[in-house]
Amino acid sequence: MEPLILIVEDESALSTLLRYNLQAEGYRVLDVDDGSQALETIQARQPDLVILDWMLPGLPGIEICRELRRRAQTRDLPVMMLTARAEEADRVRGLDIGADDYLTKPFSLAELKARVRALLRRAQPVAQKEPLTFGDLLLDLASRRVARGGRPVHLGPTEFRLLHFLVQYPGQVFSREELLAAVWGRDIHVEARTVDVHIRRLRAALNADASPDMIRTVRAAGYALDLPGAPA
Amino acid sequence: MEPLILIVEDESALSTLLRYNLQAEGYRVLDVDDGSQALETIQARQPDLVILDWMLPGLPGIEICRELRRRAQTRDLPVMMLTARAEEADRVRGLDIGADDYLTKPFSLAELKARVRALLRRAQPVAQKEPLTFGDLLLDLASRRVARGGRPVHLGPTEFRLLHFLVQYPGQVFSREELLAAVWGRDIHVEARTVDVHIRRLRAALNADASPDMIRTVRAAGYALDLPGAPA
DNA sequence: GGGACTGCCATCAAAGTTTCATGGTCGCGA
DNA sequence: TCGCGACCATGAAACTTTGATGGCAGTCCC
Repeated sequence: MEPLILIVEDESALSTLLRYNLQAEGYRVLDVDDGSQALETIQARQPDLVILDWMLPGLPGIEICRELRRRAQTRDLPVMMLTARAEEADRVRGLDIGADDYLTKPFSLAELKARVRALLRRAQPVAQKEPLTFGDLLLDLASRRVARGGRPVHLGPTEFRLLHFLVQYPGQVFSREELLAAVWGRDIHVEARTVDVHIRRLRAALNADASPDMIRTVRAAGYALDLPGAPA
Repeated sequence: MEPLILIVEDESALSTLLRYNLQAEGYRVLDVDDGSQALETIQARQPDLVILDWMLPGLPGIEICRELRRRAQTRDLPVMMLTARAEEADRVRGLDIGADDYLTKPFSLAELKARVRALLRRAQPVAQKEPLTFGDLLLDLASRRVARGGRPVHLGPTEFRLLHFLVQYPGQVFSREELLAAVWGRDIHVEARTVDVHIRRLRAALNADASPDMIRTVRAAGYALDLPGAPA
């Protein structure tokens, strides 16, 4: 599902321009031109990002932002403020109220789009095209390939998902149950001990060339992926 | 603990200005003036935010940013790019590489500070479970690690739970029965004397490097965890 | 049908836990 | 101040729990 962006802007020319450009980027777009509608719309539609004009009929943008930050459901909703007010004090105020970014009109559309991408990227760590690295480990989601210290490593699908999950939370210990839920799926009936077996296979594959073991067993607790060199 | 900010900037005048201003805001600040040092420093010190100049001797800022995004450990580290290049294409590129914000020189210090606050605010929830500290003791629930004075300490599961419990109520004395109930479980039948043995092992592990004993024996009452240096 | 992969089990080894016997220490009253 | 009893520390031994390993059967797919 493409991210949904809400534009809160009363100048219809600008609103249209934004809508058009953002839709061209593949986003779903909603717009409202009145501050007091904004909060309702946000509650009803739960957008992934809000672009908020400072000056609005109804409720001023800054008040909307403040309100969004007050509500638990929207505390983490990325907000980009848009304004004609170039004064520094306003920008500072906008950012401190809880806006995540602040653009002054006139702005470049390309920059706005890039900033939108940056905000969405941070808000929802989505599919990453770039290969991940962790220590001397390289994990390429796109081609589903893994290498350690330059040498390719062959993993079965389950081991790959297991490693992928662990790489996302370096050093953290997960119980077998947590791993089953995260890697196998929440409602799959698999013996907890089976995790051991896959950990063993993963270890065997990763340490094929006698590299130090990256997987730490924590007795009575679970497993963690560590940087080689970390204390046992 | 105040957030740690790393400044990667080769113009020493600007670097000093930033350092001074950020420290005045209460942040801890590190700086390096060379791109190739930046990655090492980040790995070693794990800052909460990086301010990165685009043009650097050594490695260009944009390459550092790209590298940070590839490593699992720094994927979520907020990055603010700083540059003299006002061209739109550069901003877009910087943001798309993974920078979270982008400021063009000259910029207002107040705005920079506001943007730093905005980035740190958003990154906060990422740092989920803070490790507990008590004196020179460090107890990290997530990675299930314990260290004393920087040296790792190995504990068995029971000692870990015991220490975890004691750390939560510093200085308080608990009877063996209370400890059994809290650490072992309310309906476990274990000799009260067994607590002694675990206390002994915990002491041995914590004082391995001849550190002062943190566990106080209270005759006829039980045990307590004290700050070393507290009166017996 | 062969190869790759998965899940399960039995077994062994290692790590950790509990208990016990013994000796040391402390506080207190004679 | 001495002696006593209560209390705690310690080492070792028996026992339990937990993880690693190798093997194997069932599936899926080419």
